[in-house]
Amino acid sequence: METAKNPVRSVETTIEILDALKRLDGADLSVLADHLDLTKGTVHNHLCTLIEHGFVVRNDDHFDLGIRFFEFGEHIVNKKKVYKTAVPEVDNLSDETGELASLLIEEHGQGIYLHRAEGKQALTLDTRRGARVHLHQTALGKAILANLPKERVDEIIDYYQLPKATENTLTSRDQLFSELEDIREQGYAFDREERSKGIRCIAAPVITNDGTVHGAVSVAGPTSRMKGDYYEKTLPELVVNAANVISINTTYS
Amino acid sequence: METAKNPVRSVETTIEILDALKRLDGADLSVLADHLDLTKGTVHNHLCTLIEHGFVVRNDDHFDLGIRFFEFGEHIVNKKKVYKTAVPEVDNLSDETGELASLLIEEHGQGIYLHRAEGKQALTLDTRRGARVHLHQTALGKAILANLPKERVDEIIDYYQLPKATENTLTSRDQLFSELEDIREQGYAFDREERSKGIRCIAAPVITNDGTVHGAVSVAGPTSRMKGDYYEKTLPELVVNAANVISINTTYS
DNA sequence: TAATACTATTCCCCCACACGGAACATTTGC
DNA sequence: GCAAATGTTCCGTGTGGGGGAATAGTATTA
Repeated sequence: METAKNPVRSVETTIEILDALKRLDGADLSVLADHLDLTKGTVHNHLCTLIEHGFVVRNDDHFDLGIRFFEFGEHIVNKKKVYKTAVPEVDNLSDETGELASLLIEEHGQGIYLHRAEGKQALTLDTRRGARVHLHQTALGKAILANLPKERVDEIIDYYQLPKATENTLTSRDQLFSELEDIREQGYAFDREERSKGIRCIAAPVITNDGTVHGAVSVAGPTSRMKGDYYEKTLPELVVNAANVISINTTYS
Repeated sequence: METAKNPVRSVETTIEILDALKRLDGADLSVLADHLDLTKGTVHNHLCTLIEHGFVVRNDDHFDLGIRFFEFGEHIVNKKKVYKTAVPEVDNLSDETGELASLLIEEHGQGIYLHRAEGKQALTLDTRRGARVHLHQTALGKAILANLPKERVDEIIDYYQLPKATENTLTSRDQLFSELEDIREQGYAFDREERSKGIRCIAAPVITNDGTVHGAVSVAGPTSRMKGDYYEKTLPELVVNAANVISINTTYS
């Protein structure tokens, strides 16, 4: 979270180039150069270096991110114990409910979706594998935050603030902390259209013996179906159950 | 394939650090430093820079690759037309055969697995999403090579040679080119234990209207089940069929 | 508890090298 | 065939990357 004292500038420019390639879905040299206020020469040198290591590819004069990122990404996710143990349970959740079930983990104070399974009647959301979210905007994120040390949560809020996504988003620190308190006690979290209008969600954290929060799993659906006892009782039980199974399997793996 | 004329050295050292983190599954500062013959100070600066951008994480004094790679990787693979169109067909293939079905693409002269689906009786291979292979060692790779320009194939062989994996691996250029000729004519490729002893495979390329090779799909299984007419006739038909469907859907998407 | 041996972190100075600029190829469009 | 793009290469310069050492912090020992 803190900033580097002696950052390596050329690494930062390389990262800027990579970010731009992602944002622009690939680009030509000159486009990149004036997009980033760098010389064509400079950008060219960086691109060639990156190409040599597979982090960038070129087709004719179009440069794009290389599959090396995919290689690294898969490597990382496969090393995560919670990933392996959660996938089958998340798949189960989506089968049982017919809705969208997801696995989220925290890193750098943000949430990243590691897996999703679409049930028969599932919504299509913008929550693909690899998508980022603000933790306070989702049930998944709140389930995680509720089990992090308070000073960590403060640090995260200091860094990202509490940006608003819908009129229901929790935007005050007090509000959030009081809800996290409840979540910690009851063991699961709700999202009542706090990130997307019309979408409700319920999530439970994956916590191993030693108290580490490894992530959270959830079921999400349209408000029309997410209501009454089904939403308040049945679903929480299902989700908490799945989270517990994952927690145990993660502990002993 | 060619080398950068003016490589950016600090980017190269950053990449070396990242590679080391992958190879070592994370490491401490000092371990990294003497593993790479760099000063602790230098490594520290790089790590901090990378951390600030999410490409590295630290838990206490242990540094590891960050989930940012996963974010980038998913972004890239989701942009690939062939990925979206192939996934359901590959899943079908594994359902129909009960074996392991896969999707491979080529980049930088190597093959990368983008997707795999395990049927009921499927083998567990080291061919996960994101794994790399030499093209000449697999049916998938050969199906791709057979449809690349000859000079490209030569370039790839010049760069990687033809390393041997089993006694069946094609290790001479002439052998390979003559087989590629056959593959191009018949439209599918065999792998008779050329990469792993006891494992046979059959693959067909995904080629769009304009002649671009987007990748290849395959079915793999133990030699005991992959034989006779089933292996020589039935399976090729299934695989070619799937590849054709993917080709068409990729063309018009 | 104190001393020791590790860590990570910071600082500083010097030389390498990253960068900008310009010249050079190469392709595209009019 | 000229003009206006592009990507590529080169070179000189001044800046910032890297080595080394000093510092701070943390574990491990007696």
